[in-house]
Amino acid sequence: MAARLRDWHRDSGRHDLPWQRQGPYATWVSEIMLQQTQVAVVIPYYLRFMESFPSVTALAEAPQDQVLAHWAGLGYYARARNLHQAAQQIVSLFDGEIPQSLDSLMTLKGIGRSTAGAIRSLGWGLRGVIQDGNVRRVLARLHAIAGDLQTSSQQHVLWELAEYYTPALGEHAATHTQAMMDLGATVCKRTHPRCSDCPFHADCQAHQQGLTDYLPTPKKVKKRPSVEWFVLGLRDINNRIWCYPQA
DNA sequence: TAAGCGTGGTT
DNA sequence: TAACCAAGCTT
Repeated sequence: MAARLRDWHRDSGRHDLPWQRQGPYATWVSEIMLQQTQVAVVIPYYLRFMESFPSVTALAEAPQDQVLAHWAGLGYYARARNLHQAAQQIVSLFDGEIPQSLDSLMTLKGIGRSTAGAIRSLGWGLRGVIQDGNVRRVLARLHAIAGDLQTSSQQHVLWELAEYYTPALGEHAATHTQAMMDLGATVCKRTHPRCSDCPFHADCQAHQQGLTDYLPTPKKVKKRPSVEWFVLGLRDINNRIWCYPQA
């Protein structure tokens, strides 16, 4: 599976985003900005930020209001405060070098399991596992998993699947991580997925069962006065059946 | 465990 | 056009 994904990525992946192949600092800054924020929105903010704060040290030494000024309009401003604090953590506790271990990365403000995995793989070229919206959607469809993907039981399974599909070789780390996100962003899209272009369409449970339009299931079902409920027999990881409203 | 965080894009 | 969502994390 991983080898097929790499072949797809070589020909059809995104290779020209400004934070790619620029080292762990660029990966870190971009990953924080990209949390719950779309790529096209981030790009101009990212370019201005890196121009003003080109290194961990430069960021750590900058006054906080200057850092926040670069974030104005991006939203989730705690990300900027945490990013600034984490840069100071790196200077004081890690000799100014972004750490490589998952545990060390996760001690830094604003870095959780997924961002730590992204920094390991995309930034350092080490094996790292991520779990963003793209990966969740790809895995939920591949294994036909219905229900709220954020609950702990579903998260547990999704992380195990993400671990399973991630190759052991660090040599392929960055490519695999980028490829999973690119597949979700450009092929396995929430609406109108391009299944015929997907390297996994023959293995995908959702595609095989004609469920791509119903997976992943929406967080909340839109409230409408009268809904004809149509049971599709979608099941979550606990084998609970989920229904979907038909218009 | 669930709520809160922000703005902008898409359906 | 209101709902839903976007490279999640913290408390």
